[in-house]
Amino acid sequence: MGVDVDPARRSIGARRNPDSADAILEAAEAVLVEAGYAGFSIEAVARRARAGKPTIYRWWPSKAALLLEVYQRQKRVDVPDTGRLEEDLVGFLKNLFAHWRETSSGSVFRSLIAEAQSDDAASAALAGYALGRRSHTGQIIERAKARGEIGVDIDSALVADLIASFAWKHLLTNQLDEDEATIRKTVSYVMRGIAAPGK
Amino acid sequence: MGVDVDPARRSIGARRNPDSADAILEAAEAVLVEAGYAGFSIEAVARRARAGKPTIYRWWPSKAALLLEVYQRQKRVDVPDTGRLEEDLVGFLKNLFAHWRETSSGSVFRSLIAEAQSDDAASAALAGYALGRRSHTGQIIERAKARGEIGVDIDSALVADLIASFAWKHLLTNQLDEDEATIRKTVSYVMRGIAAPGK
DNA sequence: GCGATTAAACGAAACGGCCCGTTTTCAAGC
DNA sequence: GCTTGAAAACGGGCCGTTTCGTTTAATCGC
Repeated sequence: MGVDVDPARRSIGARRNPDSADAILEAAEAVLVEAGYAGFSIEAVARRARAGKPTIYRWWPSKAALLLEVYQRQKRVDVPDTGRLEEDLVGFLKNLFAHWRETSSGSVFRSLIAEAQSDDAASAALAGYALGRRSHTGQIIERAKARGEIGVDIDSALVADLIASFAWKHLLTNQLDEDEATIRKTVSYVMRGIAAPGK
Repeated sequence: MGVDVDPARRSIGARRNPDSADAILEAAEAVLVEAGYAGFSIEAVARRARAGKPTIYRWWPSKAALLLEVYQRQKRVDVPDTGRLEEDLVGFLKNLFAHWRETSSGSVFRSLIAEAQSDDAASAALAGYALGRRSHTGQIIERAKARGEIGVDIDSALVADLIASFAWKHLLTNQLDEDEATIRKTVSYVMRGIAAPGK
């Protein structure tokens, strides 16, 4: 008569069926792409995964938790390493926009931002990923520092935040089809801020 | 005994009761602030406004339409005009963050961004408001051009887009409490891109 | 002018439907 | 036998719509 997992064991001895979990996560991703965040319901995911709702609720306590795990499964975008900061940044943004456009990552990330507006867990996760040197852009800038291309006094977090902001806004306003020239000009502006002597 | 409006005449002879419309718009704003976008339902707005749902549906065909009108009723943020570009930009961002923090505008704008992810009308509106010289930041930059502070070849739209992106991301990640130093440093970076000679 | 007429918007209530999150039941497998 | 999970049913909320009387306010005849 096993109905539910003992809540106390949920995080200890319980292990979920990998096949089933995979099917659910894949279904969640598919629903997100096809119906968008507005159509992302546990019911829809369960239907698509041919799973029962209790199965989903057993392993993911909230919509945000499921969304977060879908996000973490996403393939990462390629981070170029050309040896030149500007090329790395332009290349990264090009890759990122293409990645968001051509895979499900764009839908997933947009939904995560949306969910973060009302769910604390998603909000915290989003804040964590955006933190300075842990971000892809932050790493690119740190590398440039390491090889002496820019001064070590540059505030990587600030520059990374600016570039991430640019990417976010273009994702949220459906402007991922920016041509390379726009990306390049934008990066160039930010770069000049790095290269120019402080006022 | 007239019962309802003929749809064909809806846009001709129809008039809506200003008092009722006001009450609905105010209720919508209040619901948005108190329950957030997730709790923003037509039903909740009607309850709060002591209005019938049909009344709302009669005048606003969608949630997005209602949200847009609430947004348009918002007080505008003060745009400083000190005669110095950098001061204007820093002052504007400070005002904007405070405005978003301390009034309902932050909630309203966040909801508008969220709605734009699934509604074309909201999306188009958002894209329209963000367009270069029509934006507040665009105006500040154009003024600086007009008084010769910066070159006329500066791409106002690009710089305005960067600054708007920064503001958006900080709104969406609940980072509106940035101290003035962070804002000033960010503006300073962008400003250097303007002041420095092109590569 | 002014009261009667009539059109229109109004609040309230109820509808069928969908999805929520939860609980119960029951079949299958390690 | 014990765990797992699929299926079904639950109470509840909101959806968008329709149908009621009722109230407000322009229009028109006198």
